[in-house]
Amino acid sequence: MDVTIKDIALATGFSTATVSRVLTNKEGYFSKNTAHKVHKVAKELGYKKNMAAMELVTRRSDVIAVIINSTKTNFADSIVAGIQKRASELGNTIIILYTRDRDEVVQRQAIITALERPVAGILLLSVDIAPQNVELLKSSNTPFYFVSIAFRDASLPCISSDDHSVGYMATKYLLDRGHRRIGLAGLDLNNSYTGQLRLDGYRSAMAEKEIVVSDEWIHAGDFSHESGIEAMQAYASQSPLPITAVIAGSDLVAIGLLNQAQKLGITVPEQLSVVSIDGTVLCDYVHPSLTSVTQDFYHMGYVSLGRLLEHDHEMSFTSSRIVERDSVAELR
Amino acid sequence: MDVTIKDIALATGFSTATVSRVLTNKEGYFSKNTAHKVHKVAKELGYKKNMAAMELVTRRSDVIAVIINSTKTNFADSIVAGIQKRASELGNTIIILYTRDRDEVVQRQAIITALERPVAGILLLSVDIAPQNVELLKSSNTPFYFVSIAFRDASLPCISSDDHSVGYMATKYLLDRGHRRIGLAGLDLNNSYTGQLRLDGYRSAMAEKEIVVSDEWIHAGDFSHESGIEAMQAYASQSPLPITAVIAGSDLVAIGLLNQAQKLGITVPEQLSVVSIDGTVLCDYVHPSLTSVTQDFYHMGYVSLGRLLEHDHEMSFTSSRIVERDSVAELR
DNA sequence: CTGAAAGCGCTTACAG
DNA sequence: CTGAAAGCGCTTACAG
Repeated sequence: MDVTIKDIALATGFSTATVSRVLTNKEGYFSKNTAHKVHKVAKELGYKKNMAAMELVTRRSDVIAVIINSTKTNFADSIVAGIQKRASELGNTIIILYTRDRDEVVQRQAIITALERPVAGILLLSVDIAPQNVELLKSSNTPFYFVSIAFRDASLPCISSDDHSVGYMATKYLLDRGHRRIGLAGLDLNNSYTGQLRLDGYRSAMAEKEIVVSDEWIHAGDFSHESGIEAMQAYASQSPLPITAVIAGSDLVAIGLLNQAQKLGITVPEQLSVVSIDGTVLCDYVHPSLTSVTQDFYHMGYVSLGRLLEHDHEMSFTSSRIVERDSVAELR
Repeated sequence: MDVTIKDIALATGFSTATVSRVLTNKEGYFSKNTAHKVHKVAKELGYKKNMAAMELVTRRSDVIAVIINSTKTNFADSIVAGIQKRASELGNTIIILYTRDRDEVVQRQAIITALERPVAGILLLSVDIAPQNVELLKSSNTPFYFVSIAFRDASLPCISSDDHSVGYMATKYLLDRGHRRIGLAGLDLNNSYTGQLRLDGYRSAMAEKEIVVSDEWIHAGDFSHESGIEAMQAYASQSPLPITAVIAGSDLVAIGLLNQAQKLGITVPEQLSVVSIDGTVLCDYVHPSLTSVTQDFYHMGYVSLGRLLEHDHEMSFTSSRIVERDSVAELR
């Protein structure tokens, strides 16, 4: 029922070859006049290209597969928005697939689904990939690129924030404002390289001031709101508080800290300063608004697509910066 | 380079026809033994189906195109998560395309991109579609279904909350707690049928109590945080406040109201009660937490995919309910 | 600048 | 239960 190039060929008197050349804009292979006629008839007939046929013969497409780790984060949107923006500029279509951390089978399934079509490339958002699946990816000859995650294995191309620097910046910011007993809450320290790097950054900054970090200052978690609540409960179990400031592993953690502090009658920033990591729009929505190390997620997504398509195998960082809001007090 | 069914045919000694039948599981067309051999070799060779070829010949696929209105909302995620969940149960892959409200050209572009492949169906999230594009959709013979939006034109299949009821419920809830001067803030009343319906629901509930609604109680907007701020500024320009309670057109509006009230020294809920519409996770994150008419976005997404695939052309509603939190005071 | 023809990898009546 | 063959809609060397 659908209109094909054969119909256009028939209607114009040209061969399908010529019609195809015009429609794919193979410069130099047709006259202006031919092109004009073909386009006119194509429009009249309501022609739509059959992508399946095109992908079959060219073995390539403009489809980008984006595999997203569906573990609760609130910044994946921004990254996807950035990817989407770049994709629309470049004429790419996006397929989205979801997977879960540490679930090798679901990960593999998502990758295979992506590879079943001739995708132009695969972007993996915050996907902490299993080693076997790295092999699958590498053997596919399809370009891939990790976004918002970094790996010890430097052969994996990725773009993320410099998480060591993120941890360092947050800590330094608080040190500069007179804080010495600084907590760190809600980071995943078991499974997450990101968490490790931020912790290292924190330790570096503390070491520069020759501060001995007490174990009770650090409460690991999983970057969730819940982790923030738990950490605050733990801190508040001592009176007075063991810390004067705390760095939250994510905005959600920061909000958990805030809500629990509120519940316990601890005032922020008067009794406890909070610096959040991420800096999503949530920081402006809560009270007090959260001073944060803000990551540039949108840009991360925007840039990643270009890198992927240029077969750039470098590992690279997007910048992050302190955005001052109302959750930090200066200690005199 | 990729393994094809021809390779499997060669390796097993069967024809490509038989291999194809096994791989597509055409029951009754092959013996158990044949199936076993084929599957074994397919696995050994690392065979991946070429979807482009399959889509070309069958003229169908398991791809669902989801077209999302990228206007700032914070609930599209939940809907997509629901769709995604159902899609993974049903074996569908999702393509995501973005468009904008009232931009007929971008809308059309997204629809055409979807129709360039033999998609199983098209889901349109909060897309207020232009009439010409409705024609395009209808003439495509591809099933489509609108999600989280309803239309005056009852011929458009859709699933959403019952927005008249949403407006009514929110108002009734406040009336039951003794409020009479009730504001309505941040709804889009010019372009949005949803906004109109909620306003009608509000008016119905007020009329039941024979309350004459004052114009100054209603501040239209565009469902954004900014709209909430503006509305609160307008209310606070009178002293005392003209209202004792306000219904926010969305969670973002509610948060805008909250933040601006805080800034102006108006306490919630003591001086002003707030009921939010949407009930996303944000309601728990802010202080005071927001009592809301909570929509079931996840379920909306989950259900929509089934409806789409069953060619259900009914217009239907998902339920919404009041979730009580801390932003409403009872008036004695 | 244009056309005839082969072929991409698969599915499916048709025949046995 | 299986195979030979046609065909899905397009692109692209090859030849002119």
